[in-house]
Formats: sequence, C-alpha cells, structure tokens
Amino acid sequence: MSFSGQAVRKSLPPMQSQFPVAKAPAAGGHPNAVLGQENDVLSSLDTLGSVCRFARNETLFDQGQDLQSSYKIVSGAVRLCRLTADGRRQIAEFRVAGDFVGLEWDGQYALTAEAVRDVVAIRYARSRVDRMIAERSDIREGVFGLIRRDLRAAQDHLITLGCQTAKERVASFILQLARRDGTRDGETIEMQLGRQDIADYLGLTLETVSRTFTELKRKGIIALPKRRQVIVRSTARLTAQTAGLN
Amino acid sequence: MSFSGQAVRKSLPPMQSQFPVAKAPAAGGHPNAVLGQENDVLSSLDTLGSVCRFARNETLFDQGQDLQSSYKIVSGAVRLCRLTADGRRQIAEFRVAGDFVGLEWDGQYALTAEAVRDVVAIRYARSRVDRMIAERSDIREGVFGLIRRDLRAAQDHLITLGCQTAKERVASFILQLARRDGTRDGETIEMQLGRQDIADYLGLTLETVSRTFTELKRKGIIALPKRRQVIVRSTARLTAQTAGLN
DNA sequence: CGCCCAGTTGAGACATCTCAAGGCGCGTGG
DNA sequence: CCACGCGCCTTGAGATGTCTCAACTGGGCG
Repeated sequence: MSFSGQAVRKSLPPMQSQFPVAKAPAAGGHPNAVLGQENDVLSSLDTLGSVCRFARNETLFDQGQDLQSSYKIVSGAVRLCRLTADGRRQIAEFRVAGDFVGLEWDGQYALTAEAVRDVVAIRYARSRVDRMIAERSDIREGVFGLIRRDLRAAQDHLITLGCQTAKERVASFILQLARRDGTRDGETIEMQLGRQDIADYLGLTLETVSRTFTELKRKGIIALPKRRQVIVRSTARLTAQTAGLN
Repeated sequence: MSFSGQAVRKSLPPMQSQFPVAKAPAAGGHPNAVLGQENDVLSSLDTLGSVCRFARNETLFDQGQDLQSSYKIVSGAVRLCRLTADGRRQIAEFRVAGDFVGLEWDGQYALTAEAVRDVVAIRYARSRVDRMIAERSDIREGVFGLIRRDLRAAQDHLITLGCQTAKERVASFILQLARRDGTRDGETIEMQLGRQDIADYLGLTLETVSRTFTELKRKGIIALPKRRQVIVRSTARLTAQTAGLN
C-alpha cells in the first residue's frame, strides 16, 4: 500500500534558511525526477519575473483575491491555507525554495499564501504566464503536471485528516519530511515550522502535536535536538506508527 | 467567506436512480456553467467509448493500478476513495451522471473507484483519450479545467476534515447536496448515499452522522421523509450550523 | 408475510481539546 | 561574551465530542 508516495512530499522547508538559492533549487538529488524536470522546464519563466520579498507572516495573496501574479520561491517557506470567519485555519500545503505558488488556478486564488519565514520570490505577471502556457507546450505540460501533483497531495492529505489518529498523523508527517529532505536515520531534519503550523497542517492542536513529539522521543523513535529539528532514529519503527499509511 | 462555492459540489448523485441518462447528462440548468461547458466539449469523446456496467459496490478500478481506461458515468454514482491496510476508508469525492472518472491522472490511478449503486458508464481507452488531449486544444482545456476543479474540491474538503465539528460537517454536506441539485427549501433531495458513505466522506462514524441528522431534524431544520432523502426546511438555519463554512 | 439490512438510539470509553502554568532556547542588548 | 526577556514549547488536569459496542426498530425486497 504505497499509493501515497507522492503525498505531501514537497511540503516542507529545506535546510538553508536565509541563504538565497540560485535558480536551480538546492534540492540536489531530489528523488522526485518529475519535480526536477518540471522545474527545469519552468525555469524558462525566470526571465519574465521580478524579485520580491516578504517578511515572516506576511501575506503573499489572499483567498478570493483576483489572481494577478504567480510566484516562484527562491528562499524561505510559504504556507497555503484556508482561514475561516472564526479564526480556524487549515494549511493545505507548504511550499519551499524551487516551488511555485499561484500557478494552479485561474480567476481567483483559492488559498491564502503566507510566509512561514522570510521569503524571497520571483513574481510573474499572470498575463505573461498565461501567454507562455498558451505558446509553449512544454511549459503547459509542466504546469499541468504540477497541478496534478497538487491534486494528489491534497487527496493524500484527506486520508490523514479523515482517518488517522494524532500519533499516526505526526508519524506520517515526520516521514514525509525525511523523505522530502532525503535524510537517513540519524540525520538531522530542519523542519523550519513551529508547532502551530504543524498542528494546522495536521488538523490538531499545538499541544497535541507537542505531546506526540514528546512521546515518540520518549520511545526513542525520534530525537529532538533543538527547536524545529527532528532526527529519525528508526524509520521502521516510525513507519509502524502510521498504520500502513504514510 | 464564500471561497468554497466550488467545493465538493459536483459530488453527489442526481435524482434519477435507474433511468439511464442519455449523453447530455440530466442536470438540466446546472448552476455551474463551466461544468456544463466542459462536458459539452468533452462529449466529443463519446464516440470513442464503449458502454459498460457495474453492479452496486463493484470496483471500476483500484488505486495503484495502471491507468488504462477513463470513464464517463451515464447513470448511477461512483465513490472515489482511499482504502487503508486496516480497512479504514476515506472517500475523496462522489461522481454522478455526466461526470468523468479516471481522467485526472497519468500513470496509475490514485484512488479506488467503486459503484455506490448500479452504474452504467462509457469506457475510453486511455491511449485514445491521450491522443485526443494531444490533438485537440479544446479537449485539453476541458480536462485541465476538470482537474483544477477537482483540486479545488479537495482543498475545500480539507477544511471540512481538518477544522469542522460533526454538526458543521453534516450541515455543510447537506447544503452541498441542495446546491448541487438546485433544490429550494421544502424540496426533496434524493441523496442516494447510505450513512456509511456519508460518514466515510465526512471523516465520521455512521452513528455520529445518524445522530447529527436526527438532531437537525429534531430542531426542525431538516426533514427526513424516508431513507436517503432529505428536505431542507431552512437553508438559513442550516447555514448557521456551519460556522461560516460550507 | 417475514427476513434482512440500514438506520436509530443508548451507555460508556477514550482521544483530543481547552485552559493554565512553567521552563527554556534564542535573539537582543548591555 | 554574558545576561536578560520574549516567545515557543512542554506539561498538567479537567472538559467534551466523537467513537465503540450493543441492542433495537422499521422499511423494503424477496
């Protein structure tokens, strides 16, 4: 049962925090060949854009706004989320260096994009992107593939939110991080995210996330060297916590 | 806060249960112009397909299988879901007459498709669909649009599963049904789905769904004339149960 | 007419949330 | 370089919503 291989893999921040990354995103040897390929093709968009910056917690765009720009993230991390009238928040995805945001819709933004930490990005006028998509089939295919990947990620996320217990969610999440960064047992994962962001992504409260991290640590399955770092001690045992999902 | 207008709207069974519907799906006056339009364009695929039937609970295809066929549903209803090793199930979407399934991915099916009730469908060989997508830009656009709509639906679904209480989920769900069928207060909605399917869609147990229906009925917000029928008595009061979401 | 399945209802268990307090790491300023 | 303070994280205790297990009911189909 390995259908969620693509899962929310591309969801989390890379190691470098402030070092601006050049156009070829840092993810050297990223296991997802498709992603790399798409980004290569889509990097021909680069010349059309202008650099811009967002401070931590600043909003790139709001759900419902007319879609005027798309962005490629150069450094930092962005959360894509839905906000409700009474303040509840559901994070759909995290985007990091090399990823695009605002490419997937037409008309209006479906999600709000906020900077998890300071972000440098390239902004593209939507009209130009649309023209590229119309004119170049390779770019069209690239965008198409990204959207398909997003759909899959969202569907994988549905299982997490619909069927998993807190322990399973956190375990799956850590495994996603590890897979995404290509780390092995014993290597440090820089997760960049605070407990609240993780909670909003997993549909839990920050206290529950914290307790679950603590429990996994107590069992020796993971280590928590410092704030926003995790080390997987045993991928096998962590996987065992996910009840066949991950 | 009306961002979920697109939501899982296209998710549920139409009124006619067994009457096979001709190629122009029954949904006369469907509020979603885009959907209608897309289907019109995509109906030019019809000539490529062959009719097939599936009994209630039969599987159209399994997650992970190589994607060989796409289907257009003529009558009945299909659930698209993920199954876990230990028997948990999360339904991502329901598809009904006029909808396509298996169109959205390449490579392998990401979800399992099962017949909620007896289904008549048109099957298209994937190779032919791919050719059409490559050759005809209007079809390509149609498919593209459908996938974008699916993505939006999935993201809306994330909020339901991540943030809403049982009462809010059920209320949102009924409102989706009503909107989808275009019914007004006092009109009967044929939902076609059993409590278990609703539960698996909403990330609840069937008992909780049942209790919630009962409570809404007791309050006079809805009526439950018979099995698998609902009548919304007050859309306003029902909306009030959703905490700004729906 | 009666069986069978879907749905309802109840009672108790339990996971997660809520509210609250305490600790400590990290960045800042001295 | 070290001390300080703020915010993040952890931990605790109690409340509660949902699940679980179980019995019962009713409608529909054979």
